[in-house]
Amino acid sequence: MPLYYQLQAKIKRLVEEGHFAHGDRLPSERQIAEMVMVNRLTVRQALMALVNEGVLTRKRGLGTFVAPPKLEHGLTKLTSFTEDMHKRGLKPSTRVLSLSVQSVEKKVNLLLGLGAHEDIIVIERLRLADDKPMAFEVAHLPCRRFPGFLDLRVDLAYASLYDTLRLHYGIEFARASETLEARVASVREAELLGIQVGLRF
Amino acid sequence: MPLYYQLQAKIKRLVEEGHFAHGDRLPSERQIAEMVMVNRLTVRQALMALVNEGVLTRKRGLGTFVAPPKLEHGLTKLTSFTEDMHKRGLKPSTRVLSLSVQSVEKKVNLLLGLGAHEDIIVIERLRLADDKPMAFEVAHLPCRRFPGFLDLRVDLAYASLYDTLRLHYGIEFARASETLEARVASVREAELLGIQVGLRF
DNA sequence: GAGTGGTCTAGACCACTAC
DNA sequence: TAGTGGTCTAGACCACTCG
Repeated sequence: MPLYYQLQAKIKRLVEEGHFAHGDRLPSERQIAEMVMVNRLTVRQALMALVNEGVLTRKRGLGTFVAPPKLEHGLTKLTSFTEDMHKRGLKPSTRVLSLSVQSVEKKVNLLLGLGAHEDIIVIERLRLADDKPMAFEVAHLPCRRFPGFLDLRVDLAYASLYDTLRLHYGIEFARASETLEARVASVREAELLGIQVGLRF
Repeated sequence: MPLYYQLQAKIKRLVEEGHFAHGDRLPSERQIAEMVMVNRLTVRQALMALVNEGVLTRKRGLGTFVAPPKLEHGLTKLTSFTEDMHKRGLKPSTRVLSLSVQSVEKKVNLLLGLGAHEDIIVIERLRLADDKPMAFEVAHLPCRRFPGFLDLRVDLAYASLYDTLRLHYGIEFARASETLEARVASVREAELLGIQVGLRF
């Protein structure tokens, strides 16, 4: 087993076990080389591999740092975006793009088990982590179930939607059905998320 | 501009301009180093970067080779899988998994503009490039439109489906509507294509 | 056995960042 | 000015593939 690979695995384990917090600076290449009694290039090879893996980042003149943990969604627990990001050590924020009442939109109404002609509240929010756009959310609420929702004048940029529903309407979430959809980004979505429109091959 | 980067760009250009065919062997690291009058490690750095880009591949004891061109689908022209692969210098082959007549399958019938109770020929084929599974195709043909299709006993592992329809039924393809779908692989599809079932995070 | 890529060493200079 | 990562050199031994 190559030296650089052993070193790579060792450092990775240290990071994953939490010996370094996200953003922490590692010892310099030269220091590590001296500590482990190997050549600097060998250390470098290990560090480079971890940079490629996304475990570390490095900046010339500054040092090598533990990268923020990758974004993963467990698909098992029902957590709010805000909780999620906090757990990852990222600063979550929200931009409310629109908050409106719309009349019948058939498909959504069917999904919510409503009649054909009911009104719904549509909330469009852009979710950010450390000010980088992460997700574009659209929430649909039946007006009938949440009377006076708009009059509450809750600022959904700061208040949790889950919390608001619980506080004002006594809603407790027991189950949730999450839907994942992989599709091509529309122009608007791409602009919001800062990604590329369409298919990448 | 770093030496290794200049070298990397130079080699990449040579490959892209067709000075090397796909599969060709490049000069060895030591040879290149001598030719360009730089250290072997510098050459190595350039080659490694190109391997990461997918331009080259390398095998210990053998040498460095031009990688097969990346698979891209233009989404513009109507070409058969066989033509596609030939153009890429890959050896296309086909394995016919099943060839059957099935009765009403509603959704497909609707797509083909058929009545509710018509029979269809279902052809399932696994497409390979250089013996590596590339695609899983299911073709549906209305029996009414192609009478005696099964009696033709055409071996679709070797004959083009497009050609067969043209030859025996005088069909000329003018337009096609291609549907791309991104979704999670089923167990069966995953086995056929040699990929992982389900979502990867 | 000859040639290939894979690993490793000991040393050097550079560009960049902080203090 | 001191320390960092980024680049480069000249050499060495290894594991692997081929004829």
